[in-house]
Amino acid sequence: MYTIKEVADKLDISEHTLRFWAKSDFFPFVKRDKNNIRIFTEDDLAWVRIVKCLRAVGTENKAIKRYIDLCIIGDSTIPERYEIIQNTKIKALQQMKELQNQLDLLDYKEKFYQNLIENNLEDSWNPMNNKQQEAQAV
Amino acid sequence: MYTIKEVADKLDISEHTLRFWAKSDFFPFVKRDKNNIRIFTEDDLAWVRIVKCLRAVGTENKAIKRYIDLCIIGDSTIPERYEIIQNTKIKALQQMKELQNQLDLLDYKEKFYQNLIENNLEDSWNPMNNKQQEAQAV
DNA sequence: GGTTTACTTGAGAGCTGCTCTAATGTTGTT
DNA sequence: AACAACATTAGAGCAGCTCTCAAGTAAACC
Repeated sequence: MYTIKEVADKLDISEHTLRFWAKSDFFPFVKRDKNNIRIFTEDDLAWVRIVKCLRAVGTENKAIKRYIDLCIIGDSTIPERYEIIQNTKIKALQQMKELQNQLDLLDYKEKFYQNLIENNLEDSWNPMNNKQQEAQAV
Repeated sequence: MYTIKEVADKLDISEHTLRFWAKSDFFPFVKRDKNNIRIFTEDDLAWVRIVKCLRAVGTENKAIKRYIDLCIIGDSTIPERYEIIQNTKIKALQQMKELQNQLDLLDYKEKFYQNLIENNLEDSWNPMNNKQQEAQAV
């Protein structure tokens, strides 16, 4: 049993965001205690993890709400939910690839600056240096 | 030499975003033709790629502007730029890990639904099914 | 028992980073 | 001349937080 702050700490999501998600009806099963305070169970945590996951791969909040509504409807929507998860996975894999590309560029840049520093060179690529610009193989 | 539309197509960034970035002074070296139309050179493309890269790993636009300003200042800022790239790389690697975690969860979910479908089971985890809920090992 | 401290709540303002629309302009084609 | 196809800017609109505030509860201390 967790308060919203404990969930925030445990899952590394800001309290603000959790409240925003709560207001967006992302946690329809979370109960309140007699003082109206949200009490998250372990099952609720799993639910929050899914929401975080969908969000993390760029799923729009409207689409997340749709997924949640499908869960509420029940077993008849399992095929559609399965499809959503599959498509989300595909999206995540594409993001992985894209992130790797960016990492490669950062690697290149890192070595570029390393070389400049070690050899006390100037940044001939920078257009501000009024020199012949060398094409940068990215 | 590319128009903004050609850059948009080539680098898979929307024209709108490119204009927004341009208005944010992210492309200080892009020249205009006699009709005030932006003409991107190959060097400008490399520049846009760096901006896209920084943006893709979540760098705030203010911090991107800072990096650009450092480039404009010149060689004296190379150490600071090197540091920025290094930190950005670290951030990107963390995101890689996080994305892998989300992928693992999606994998788990995919198999979970697969099993439900293949065996015609109900979704006993869903709190809407008023059953004993099985803990979900995530 | 009253006050302080530490939490919670919701409403709503503010911020970032796009995203889109509208008005205007140039160029080239029919 | 009219139209299509592109470019420009200003500025409105939107998603998704992010933060502030006022108000409420509850345990802990004087």
